[in-house]
Amino acid sequence: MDHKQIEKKWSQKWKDEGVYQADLKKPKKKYYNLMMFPYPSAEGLHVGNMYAFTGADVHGRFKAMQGYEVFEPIGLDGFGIHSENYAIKIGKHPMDQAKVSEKHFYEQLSRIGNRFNWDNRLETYDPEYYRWTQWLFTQMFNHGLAYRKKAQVNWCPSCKTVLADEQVESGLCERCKTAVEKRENEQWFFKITQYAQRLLDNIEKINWPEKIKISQRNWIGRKEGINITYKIKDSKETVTVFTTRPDTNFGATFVVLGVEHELVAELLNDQFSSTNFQKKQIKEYVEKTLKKSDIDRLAEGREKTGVFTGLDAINDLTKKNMPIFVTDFVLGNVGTGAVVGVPGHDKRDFEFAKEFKLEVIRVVVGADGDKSEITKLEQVQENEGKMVNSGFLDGMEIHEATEKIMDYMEDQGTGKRVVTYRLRDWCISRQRYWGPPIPMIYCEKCAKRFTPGVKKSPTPGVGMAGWYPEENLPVVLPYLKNFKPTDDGKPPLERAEKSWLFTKCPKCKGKAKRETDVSDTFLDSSWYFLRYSSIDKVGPCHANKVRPFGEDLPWDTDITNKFLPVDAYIGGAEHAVLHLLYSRFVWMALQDWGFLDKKLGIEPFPFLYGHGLIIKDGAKMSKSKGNIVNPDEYMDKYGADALRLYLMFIGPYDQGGDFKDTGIRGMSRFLARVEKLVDCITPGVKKSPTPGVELLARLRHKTIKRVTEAVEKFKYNVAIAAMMEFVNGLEKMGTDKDSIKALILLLALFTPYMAEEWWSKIGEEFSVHQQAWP
RNA sequence: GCCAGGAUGUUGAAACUGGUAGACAAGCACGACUCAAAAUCGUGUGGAAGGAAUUCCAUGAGGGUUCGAUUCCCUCUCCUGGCACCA
Repeated sequence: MDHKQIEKKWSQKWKDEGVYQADLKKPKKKYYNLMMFPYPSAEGLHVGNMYAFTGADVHGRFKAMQGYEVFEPIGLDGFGIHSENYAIKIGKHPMDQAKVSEKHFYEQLSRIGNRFNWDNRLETYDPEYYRWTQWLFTQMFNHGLAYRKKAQVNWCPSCKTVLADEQVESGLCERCKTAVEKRENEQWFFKITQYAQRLLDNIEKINWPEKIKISQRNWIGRKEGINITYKIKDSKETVTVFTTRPDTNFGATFVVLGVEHELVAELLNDQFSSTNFQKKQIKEYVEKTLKKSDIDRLAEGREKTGVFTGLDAINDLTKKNMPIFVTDFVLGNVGTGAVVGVPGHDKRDFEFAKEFKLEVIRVVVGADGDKSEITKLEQVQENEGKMVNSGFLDGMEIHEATEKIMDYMEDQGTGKRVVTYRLRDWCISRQRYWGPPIPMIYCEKCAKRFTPGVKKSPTPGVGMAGWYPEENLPVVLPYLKNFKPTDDGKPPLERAEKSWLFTKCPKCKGKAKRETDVSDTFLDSSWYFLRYSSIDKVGPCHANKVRPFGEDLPWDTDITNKFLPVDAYIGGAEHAVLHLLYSRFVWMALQDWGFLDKKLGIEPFPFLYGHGLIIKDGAKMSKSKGNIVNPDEYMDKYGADALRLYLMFIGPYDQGGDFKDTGIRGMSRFLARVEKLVDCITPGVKKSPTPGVELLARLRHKTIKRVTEAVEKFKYNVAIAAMMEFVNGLEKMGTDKDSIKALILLLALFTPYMAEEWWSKIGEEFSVHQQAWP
């Protein structure tokens, strides 16, 4: 039999007998072995996906042989821009294309030989799944974590969609590399910032790669500092700035506002006595800046521009006037949107001061001992040092001075210690077609009746004027003939049939309109691991109620309490700040609402393993580069086992590597040699020579030990090398049945098909998947 | 600019808490089998010198600790990834 027949025979048998189907009701020792599900376009899996899944499966098989009830589900993250764009490209409707893709993907996935729990698969575009994604949205709303606001958002003119901050890479769309523009739009947001501190604190308590933990810490970006409020000269108004370096405040000589700052709007509204000329200048500058995309700003480099407002802030420490400017280098959504300029000790401030001929005062002397006036950029001193020209702070180290001045400012009432985060709220809205409709209904009548302050809601956001969650889920995504996005950025669902677009208001029963945005794909994937173990075990849902614990949830509480959290989550490190942060947030929220038992632990993925990336010719595999390697042809030629073995042999699993197909023949050769050894002891076949039994046993035990240690550390390449040495030894010394049995069991992690075949060949009755680790 | 990770033969790589560097493969060369080729099997394979045993030099560069360093410490170079006008 050739490998194709063998693969067919065993995968059929595994499926028919459900041998890998975990007992979810009464697990002995459970092990939830999860791999990040693929985000497919119709081109199918590439070798990189196969690498990821194989490595994760080796881990699962190892745990299973150690006696765990391993649950290893798979599904498709099929909603989203990726699939939609592909459908547009090939001129098909995403809903039709999804069925084609699904079939192809599952075929490929079943070929690679993983011990998947096929009965528990899910697809995010299945209404049975996304009804619960929508439910999650309504719960966010009901608990005050979803809100809508007009916001400046990142707009990709090529994908014609809004992007989350996380999806913008230095001003470019992460998907198509087009320069991202800014647009004002009404958007739905989730208050992930409310969880910033917990998301940060819990990082210390999880077993994740240091690299990913650091990314998350940086992304959350906690900063301790102080908000300083300055009086504005000849006015009752004040301006508040955020700074982490109040120690240098004796050297503060100006204040800069971002263009979004409220003071700027007030200036233009004649609330100050600025001249008309100034107002005109400010207006022009603000308009010009708002039009600029991030990439324009980056292209301009550090060139500082701005406009004087005609106002002065008063530095309480020095009693000096600090002119207030509007500038584009201050970001509206960082800190208070206003910054105090200390040109001697901040490079940007120095550049700005030079441009506008503002005073530069040295207040810190650093390690180089330079006490002279600061006239060059290189002299700007941003590091450790001792205070000078700073009144009561003189002579102190900067850290001591920071504490002292903060105490002082709080005493004086001019400052207040604050903690800020870089993390922003999660923008959920997408003006696209291929996603779950956001299950909200807007009633104009109710909105008009709503008087702010009268109907006080327990949590902010709840009771937003006129908005109600849909009561009966799912809100099924209608089949739109023309689903394509347009340049005006209007959601495609605006073009849906009136019967879909308009519905009854849940409150006043009047005519109301549906939300036409769909949700971000990352919402689909933020909770899927909770769904797998409960597929087909839960009933319909109604969204507009906060349900008592355990009733009508997206999951079966019993099973979930037994199988969650995820014991090993295996995936690519590229999801370090997107998916992996959102999932943690959703888990925490669900626990806070009482939907998830506290005993499941504070994190969904206590252990995360980040595998490496398979590249081709030094570059990431991508359609645009045309360097996709399709695993099918290799599986056809050498068999799934040989490919699995080869991929795992390239290097340590966390390292990835460059795919070259020369090495794969070596794996075929190796498998053929094992086959020969197996034949030596197959009943009825020629007798093997009699080897030194003791010597063999020693070699065997050494090999088992080496393989075990290597597999535990995910060093699959070393494990395979050890098995190869073992085979070399057996060929030289001759072999016995115990050694062959051990070899097959070790190999079963990597070559599940051949292992089954050999196991039956040597006359063992039970199949390999039931055997214990040797 | 900041943070993290890395650099070992022709190539992928190995080396446990400091102890024979290069396991295991790939490639290449030669040989066996064959009319021939493929496949398979055998031998060799870091560099230099030598017929050989052997000797010297080699883990990005330089320095240090040590009886002994790929491994620990310092400086530098180059790659790879993340963040970036973040106050």
